[in-house]
Amino acid sequence: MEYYYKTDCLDLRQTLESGQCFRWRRCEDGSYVGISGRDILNIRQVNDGVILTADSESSIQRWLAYFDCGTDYETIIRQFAADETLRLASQENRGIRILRQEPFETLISFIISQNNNIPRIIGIIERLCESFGEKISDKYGGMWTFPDAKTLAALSPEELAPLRAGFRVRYILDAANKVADGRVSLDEIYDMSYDEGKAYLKTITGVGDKVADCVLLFAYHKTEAFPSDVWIKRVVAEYYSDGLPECMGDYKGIAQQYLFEYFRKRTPLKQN
DNA sequence: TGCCAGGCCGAAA
DNA sequence: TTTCGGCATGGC
Repeated sequence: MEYYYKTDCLDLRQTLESGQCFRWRRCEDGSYVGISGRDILNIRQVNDGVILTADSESSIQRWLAYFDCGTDYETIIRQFAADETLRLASQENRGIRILRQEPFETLISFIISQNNNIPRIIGIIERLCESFGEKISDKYGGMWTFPDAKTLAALSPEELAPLRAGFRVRYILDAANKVADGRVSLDEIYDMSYDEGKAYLKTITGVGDKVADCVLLFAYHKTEAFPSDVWIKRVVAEYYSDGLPECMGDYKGIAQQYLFEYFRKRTPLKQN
């Protein structure tokens, strides 16, 4: 079924190719195909919004939550005009949204991302899903679920070797084992503060400040108390100190998202 | 060939 | 507490 979502604050390229997610593919017709849990979505941009195509009404609802459609971006961006930094940020990338991704997939994905580049990150995750996930559709060249923690925890380093993830295999297995046996409950993080969630995630080998921050932002919408000296803040500072340098490349989107989320929480919505 | 990538670990100082 | 070498792999 199709669902039309009207908004001028959701740009698919800006959002899905910004580096916060790794499993979306652009089709020849310009639409995007993605999977989250067992839900498959085709989404395409239209003049004043997007059109979602999924199997069921319940799936559509889950995708709307994934795209953070419960947040009034139009109003927030309008309010950003009062702040020069925010005005610039929202002017340049007003279509960026911070997705609400599945925590385990986000955790493993950003463990894989460390000391790595985006094309290779995507390749490793693709091999992970095709090797150990479940194929739930033949469409779009095949769609595989992201393997769950128990499945990954049962694997040996040798079995994960074909992923060519290198030293990160040890980290993937530690995360999978801790989630599978309950030493880490990803559900509990929803109720934690940023600081609690960060300390909790860092009990996993291979999760440091940066990986924890990405998981907390892209799965839980939790940001740190401003300011911080982790890498992403340095990016934001550089990004906005002397205009908007082109050289920031892939960092631009993530910096934008981070700043956006931070100020969104500080800017109370006006009551009608 | 050498360097680097969306870090982190662990040992040494 | 801070610093720094090492780490798998692949693209440039």
